[in-house]
Amino acid sequence: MSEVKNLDDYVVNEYETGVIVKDVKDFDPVHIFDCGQCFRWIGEEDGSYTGVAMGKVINVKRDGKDIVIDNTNLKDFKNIWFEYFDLGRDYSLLKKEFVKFDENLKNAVDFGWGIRLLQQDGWEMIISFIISSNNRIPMIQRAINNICQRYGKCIGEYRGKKYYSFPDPKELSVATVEELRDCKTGFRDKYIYSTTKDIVENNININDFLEMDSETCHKELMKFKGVGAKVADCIALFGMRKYNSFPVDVWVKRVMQEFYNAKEMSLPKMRKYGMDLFGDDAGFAQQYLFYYVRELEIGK
DNA sequence: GACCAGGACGGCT
DNA sequence: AGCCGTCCTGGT
Repeated sequence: MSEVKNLDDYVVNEYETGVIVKDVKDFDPVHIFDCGQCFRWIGEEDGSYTGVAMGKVINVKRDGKDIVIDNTNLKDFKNIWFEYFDLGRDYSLLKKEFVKFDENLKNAVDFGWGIRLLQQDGWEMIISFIISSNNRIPMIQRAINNICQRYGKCIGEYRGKKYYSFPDPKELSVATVEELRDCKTGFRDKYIYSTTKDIVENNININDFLEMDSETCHKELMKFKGVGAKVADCIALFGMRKYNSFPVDVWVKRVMQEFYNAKEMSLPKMRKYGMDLFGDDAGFAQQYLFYYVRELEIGK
């Protein structure tokens, strides 16, 4: 069994409006879209999820062992969605290691067995996670929606609803602080304004962050207004492929206190402790643990 | 109306 | 370097 999966390892059948990917392991839309890594995926009545990513609107559901992606085609699956859904990674192997690691991680993996880390757009993660600071998920989703409707492009209709792309830095740079406040971003309005301006005026290339090592990336991200240690870790993990990142939010703090003997530890120490404990795969461990304790409200 | 949830910042030591 | 008051919004 190989460690990395290739495009040809999957059987993909195209139908009129989408594709069916046969026999996909370790993939559950509920776990993926509800584990805190993304904000633009909405659950539909039929249990499927519709969302906007990479400037396209698609609908995703699990049908037994298969994954059905609607409103797309084989070409986009190969060029975009294979990577976006991290289908090149063997999560079974990863999970096997975690199950052996300890009882906590085993329970977390058993619970969130279908989690995958989406390979999302770095710029979108920067703005999204600035908005996430000291904020709750429904509010974050609403603010991002407002921003997309006002500054993004209409990319079409799906099931009778219009969808908008996430604005690029240039598109968002026309927004004033007051307009951003109107989008319900709260006190983060000035951070979004400043960071967008910073990126546009200094010609910062977001792709450069992908090339950096993890520590440099984290340090550079923290130079943006509104980006502290936790937000930088989320951007690095979800948007910059820095898989040893260990974002410590209130829930992860509770896990570390409850399960990992870190009762009196400060947040910076906890971050380093998590990275040392879980090593190169700290980001994956963080996701399983986060989803597990948040859903079960452990340590609250 | 008081209180709570949720991180970054800036001023203080 | 570390601690703490403040920031906005919506829900209880």
